[in-house]
Amino acid sequence: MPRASDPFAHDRLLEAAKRVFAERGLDRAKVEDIAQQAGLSKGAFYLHFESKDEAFREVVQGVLARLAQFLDEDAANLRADVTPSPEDFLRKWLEVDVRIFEYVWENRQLVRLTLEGGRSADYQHMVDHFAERVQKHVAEMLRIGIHAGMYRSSVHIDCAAAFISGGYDRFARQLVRESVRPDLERCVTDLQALVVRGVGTPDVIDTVSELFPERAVEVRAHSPQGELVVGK
Amino acid sequence: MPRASDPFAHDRLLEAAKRVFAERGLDRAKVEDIAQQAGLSKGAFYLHFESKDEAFREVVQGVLARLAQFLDEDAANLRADVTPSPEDFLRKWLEVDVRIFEYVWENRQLVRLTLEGGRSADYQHMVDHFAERVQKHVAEMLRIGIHAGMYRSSVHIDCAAAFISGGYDRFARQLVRESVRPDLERCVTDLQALVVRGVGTPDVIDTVSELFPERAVEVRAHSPQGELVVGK
Amino acid sequence: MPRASDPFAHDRLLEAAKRVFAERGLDRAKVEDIAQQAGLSKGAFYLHFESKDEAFREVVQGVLARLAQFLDEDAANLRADVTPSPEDFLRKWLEVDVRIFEYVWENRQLVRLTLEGGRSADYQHMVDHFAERVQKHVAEMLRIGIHAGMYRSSVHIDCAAAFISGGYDRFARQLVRESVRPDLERCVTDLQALVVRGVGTPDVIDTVSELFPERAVEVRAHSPQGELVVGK
Amino acid sequence: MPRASDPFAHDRLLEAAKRVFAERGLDRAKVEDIAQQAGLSKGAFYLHFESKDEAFREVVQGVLARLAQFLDEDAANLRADVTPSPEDFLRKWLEVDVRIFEYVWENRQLVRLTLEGGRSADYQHMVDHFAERVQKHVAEMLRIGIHAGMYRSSVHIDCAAAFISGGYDRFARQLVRESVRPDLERCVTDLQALVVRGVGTPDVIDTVSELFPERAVEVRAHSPQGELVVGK
DNA sequence: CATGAATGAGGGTTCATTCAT
DNA sequence: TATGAATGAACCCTCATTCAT
Repeated sequence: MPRASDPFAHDRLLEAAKRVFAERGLDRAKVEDIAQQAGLSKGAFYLHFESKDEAFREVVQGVLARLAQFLDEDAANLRADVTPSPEDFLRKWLEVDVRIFEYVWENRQLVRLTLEGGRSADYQHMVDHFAERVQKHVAEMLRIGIHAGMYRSSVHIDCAAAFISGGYDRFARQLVRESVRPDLERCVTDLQALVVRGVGTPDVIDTVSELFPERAVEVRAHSPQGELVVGK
Repeated sequence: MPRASDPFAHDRLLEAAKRVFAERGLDRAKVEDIAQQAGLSKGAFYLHFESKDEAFREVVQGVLARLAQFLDEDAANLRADVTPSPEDFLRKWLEVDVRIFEYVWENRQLVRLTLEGGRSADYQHMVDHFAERVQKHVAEMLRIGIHAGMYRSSVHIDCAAAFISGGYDRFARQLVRESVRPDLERCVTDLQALVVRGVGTPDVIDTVSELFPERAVEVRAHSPQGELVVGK
Repeated sequence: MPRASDPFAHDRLLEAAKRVFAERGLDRAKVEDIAQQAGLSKGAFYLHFESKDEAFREVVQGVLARLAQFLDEDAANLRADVTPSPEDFLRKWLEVDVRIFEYVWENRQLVRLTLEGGRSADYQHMVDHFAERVQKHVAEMLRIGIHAGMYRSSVHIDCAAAFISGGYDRFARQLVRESVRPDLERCVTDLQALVVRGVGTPDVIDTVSELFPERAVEVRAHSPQGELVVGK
Repeated sequence: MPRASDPFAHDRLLEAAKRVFAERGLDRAKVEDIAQQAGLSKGAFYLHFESKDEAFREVVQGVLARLAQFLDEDAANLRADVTPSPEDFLRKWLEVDVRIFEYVWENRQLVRLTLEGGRSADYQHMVDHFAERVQKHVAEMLRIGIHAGMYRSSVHIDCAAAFISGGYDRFARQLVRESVRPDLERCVTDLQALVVRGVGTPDVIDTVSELFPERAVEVRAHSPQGELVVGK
């Protein structure tokens, strides 16, 4: 028995797909279950998606696109004010990061699915591709920082970008597995401090150290960890 | 064409299962492939294993059992010498850890499969259960350390155990994804230093600081990372 | 978005159905494609046809009805002039046949579909039924010819009718597969000559042989046949 | 419940596939039905065939391969005796043809399926390919005949080959639709006579005309059957 | 013990048909 | 009338598991 046309069918299917994929992974997710959770029939699923794989891609790419959008906004911010004061620079950066990780936290099931490649064999490349994307963004950010005189010009951009993006990646991977919400602003501030102390000029570090004062001596300490990070 | 009885059939099947599961995850692994890689038939597989799931459990529990065994050996060590000198204590601990992480490195495909729950939906509990096991071990270790006067009695055992076991867990998860072997001894020493400085008495820290001298300033530096760990 | 009522919807759907059925056969034709080619929706299709099968029957029976109509006209012609001169008789016959095979040629995709039973399993009976119809018509024609003294009274009507109708059937089956239009009048004249020589009285054969004189030798020559073959 | 190993399973499946495909065409044939008719399960079908399509190809190519084999034998015959007497030449040819069309008759359901492209859209090319094969064979045969002085050297080989192979094709298409067995030897003799009279030198025609003498008068008599049959 | 053909439940996908709008 | 989203039966194919040999 057919049902009335439903303008939200696609959304409902997508939401159901998110839930089912997040819970069971690509392979164990059944189209039947997705459809049923959306209150529709299996056939209806195929009105809205080419295939189970395509729905999966849509779900995962939705996540990646949202994350990429945050990066774009960040880049736009940086470009809009080419010589920001260090304080402004850090504040904006912090805002973006908090928003990103709030999104990650709110959608942790889905982001976790994404970061784990759908718990299947075929989609790791999506994650890898996004990781590259992040690394390029970080490199760009570093270039801007150097150009603005905030970062040391001796910084090896590619190496530092790998390190920094790897650090954020790992933070995200951990976050999606948490069951209680960490203090994101503080965590992100820590990450930021790490980066700033790692690549900032002494002047800038002096200028901004009050923003994260108790971390003053920590930065260099991290290098042993850092090796592993970079290795990743 | 039956083969001659093969006393190693079980082992060969298990090794093949490890490879296939590690490569494809539980769901995408085919019994056929496992049997073939073992040079046996599907039928033979079922002579040695109840089911694919059971083989998977055996593989994963083999890993977990091996890891647990390291912990048991560690515990036995600690109990054998209830009041070791701090140096001995640290040395033994280091040895155990190096052996553990060497095992993890050597079997990283398999350990990774395990830590990722078989890339399937149904076996996360095994990993969670093992994590509890580790945490209890760490707690026990802390108790011993406090009792021996090496750790501050003000340490909140459960909290610190969560932090420490989480730290090791994360280190392992990262290690299994590396493609070049990190300097395990150094990494483990870092972790140890972190723990000792975190929970040790000032006396002990003074006594042992020469064992990881260049880390002298690092300890506090790690806390930002640490916080995240605890959040886990 | 309903469209304005379309008085030609049925026709458009039928034409689309002809195209789609002719191209893909009954089984592989999709109602969706038919509707789309008609510029209508699937729903509209079901306003005009009970089912896909029914549309198929309508298409095929349209062809068969058209062909039957030719036969009826022929019969009417024959009855209108019960004692025609042999020349008139042959001329009218030829005209009918040319019209028939021109129709067959013009609609060869459709006629081919029909003769091939829709490239499906369930509609051979339609074709068989029509073949019977043709055979009866030929028998009737033979009876008239015999009654008019043009055909030998010794002709075994049923046998000859089977033969003749079979011959035309086969000619049609070949024609619908040609890609260049053969000289239909000539082909049909050949068929006619064949029949006339087969069943005609010596007198009539003498009388009309000038209507297809060159066939006398050509039959053996193979050229008339040849054209069709070569066309293939 | 599994059954005992059956060494004839493949054959039984293939025979069942022949029956089911012949009866219902590729599209309407169900793997389930094939398996059931072979007394096996659906799964067993896939132990022996990649897919339904592949089984269909095997069936059809079996037919085409058998037919091609007849042609090869014929060619071998011709090559073995490069200057046969016309009588021998015709006799051998006749023998081959009779065997071919006996095969066609015995397997008419299957051959019909084949000639009709599986009553599906995708396999016409197989038939077309085989038709080319036949035409080349005929051309080769003509070359030998001309070389042996039996056929007029003015014969346009390609054109005649098209004609002759088309004639045989049409005869086959008709044969597979008959319900009572025609006198194959006679039919084939008719075809042969047609060809010989079409392309033979006057000498040869004189020499061999006694091999099919009664055709001389039959043409006009009831030859219409014959001619059409042959022509087809 | 070992084999591997056989089984059959399971799930992805298609598409004729329905019906609320 | 017209629409097209929705339905659900069908059917292809996979693969874990069984069992006669």
